[in-house]
Amino acid sequence: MAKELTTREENYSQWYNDLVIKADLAEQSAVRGCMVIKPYGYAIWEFMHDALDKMFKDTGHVNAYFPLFIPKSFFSREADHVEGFAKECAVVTHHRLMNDPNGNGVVVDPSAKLEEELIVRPTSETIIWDTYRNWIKSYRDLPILCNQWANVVRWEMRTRLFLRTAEFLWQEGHTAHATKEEAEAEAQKMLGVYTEFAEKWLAIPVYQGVKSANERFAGALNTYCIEAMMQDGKALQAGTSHFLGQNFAKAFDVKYLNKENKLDYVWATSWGVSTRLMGALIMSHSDDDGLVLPPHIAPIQVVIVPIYKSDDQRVAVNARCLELKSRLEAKGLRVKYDDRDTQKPGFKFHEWELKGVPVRLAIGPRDVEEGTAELARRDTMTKESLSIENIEGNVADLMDVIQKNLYQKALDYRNSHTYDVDNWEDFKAQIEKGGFVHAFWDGTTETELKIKEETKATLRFIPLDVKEETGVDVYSGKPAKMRVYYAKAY
RNA sequence: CGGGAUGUAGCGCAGCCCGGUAGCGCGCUUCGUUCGGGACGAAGAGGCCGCAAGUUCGAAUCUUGUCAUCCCGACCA
Repeated sequence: MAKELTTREENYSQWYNDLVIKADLAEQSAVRGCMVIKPYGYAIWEFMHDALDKMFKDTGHVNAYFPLFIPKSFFSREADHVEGFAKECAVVTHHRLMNDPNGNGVVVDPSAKLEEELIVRPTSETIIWDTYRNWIKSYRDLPILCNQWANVVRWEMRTRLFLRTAEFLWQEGHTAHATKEEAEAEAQKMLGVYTEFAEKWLAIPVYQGVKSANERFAGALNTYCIEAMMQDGKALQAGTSHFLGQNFAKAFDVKYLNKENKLDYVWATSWGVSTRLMGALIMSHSDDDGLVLPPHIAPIQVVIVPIYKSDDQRVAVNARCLELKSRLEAKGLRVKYDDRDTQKPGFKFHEWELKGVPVRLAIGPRDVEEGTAELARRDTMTKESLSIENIEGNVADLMDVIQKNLYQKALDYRNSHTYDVDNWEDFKAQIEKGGFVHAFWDGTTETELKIKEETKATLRFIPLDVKEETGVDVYSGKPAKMRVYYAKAY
């Protein structure tokens, strides 16, 4: 039988699509630009959700929920914000259908036109700040540290499973603070949370940075980001945290009385990560045999495949498999016992490899006799026979080994695809080959845009811990004070 | 929204140039043999060829329109 996947060399886009669909994570929906997240894919998202939710709560945040529909007028309050989102909004104009008088099915009832159109949220800053106005009167009401788990809609021209769908799932944190310093600290703290999550849970190494003015979130004074490198040499923005200053407080008139009994505008942040992280996860670790999942986030960490010919063998192998399953589960491992009688072992091996299960145990009559099991690692694709004595302890330890190995592999890849470049020729050549290019920037939007125009590369970020250096801009030749990171991006 | 391509069985495709009423591989069903890396044989089920109009005795095939999808741009988490 032919290989399931297109190879990465043939066409990375197609490979990625194949991977998402064949590994049973998601599929294209009948609705333009949307996707159906299938149970296996959703299980991964649930692990992400739960881990992040706990981290948010540990940092003092609470969950709330705000409406899906936002009155159109809310968008005109913050000029930059509407500028940033106007082109990609879904708009509700009517509230009723009727039978077509000409008998052509159902049509929109023209008499049910809304007085004011409703926008399906592309993000919730506006409706949340309209609500916060009523919640905040005094410095005693601050800070407000709310998060929302929700779906949002952005009517993108071109979509791609997980990375850019018309509708996507995310969390958006929206906080309100009495001081600028506190808000700035909050935005940076949440960037730290995202960094830890990406690196510890998803095993994706990320750079922390600040966006240039040009790439900043619509309405923000500062946008912090984490950026990852995919296996095709393109960068992916994996999460953002915005310092919004007093822009939204001013737009929605959110003032509080401070300790000096003076009215002041509230300081704000917002931060979010989305199902795009699924895309990052898939593209960071997977290979031509399919998905590779880090153990911390894998819905199934160990799959047990029984091997037998006769009925006697089946009974004996089954008993051993069930025993191992419960021992592994007692160690807190997520185990799947694939006892389907309808597929052969070889088929199952390939199927679970395609789905990225970190460890497979195969148990046959020989193993039952000798007290062994065949253990196969997804990350290295190696197999070994080992004793079932304390196998649960060994497998549990192996989870950490695999988690670290995947992180290290991704880190090595990222580092070996990050280049210091000092002249324009090298810059162009390197960008063409992919990876991050670390080069001097004169600090102007003009240069940034010219570079984008000529190479398609965008200024991904200014490193959070950027050090002052003296040099000349790689493009303009003007004096520059720091190096920044450029890349082609998703 | 610009440029390119494609819509034929659940999936992947051939057939179209040169019109004659649809085929291959995988998958699916049944039976038998198999089972330590994607099994094999036999017999089956499944499609108004994206949609609409036109040309024709006759259209998957030719013409026009339309819709959808994918890829490359522009836009974006």
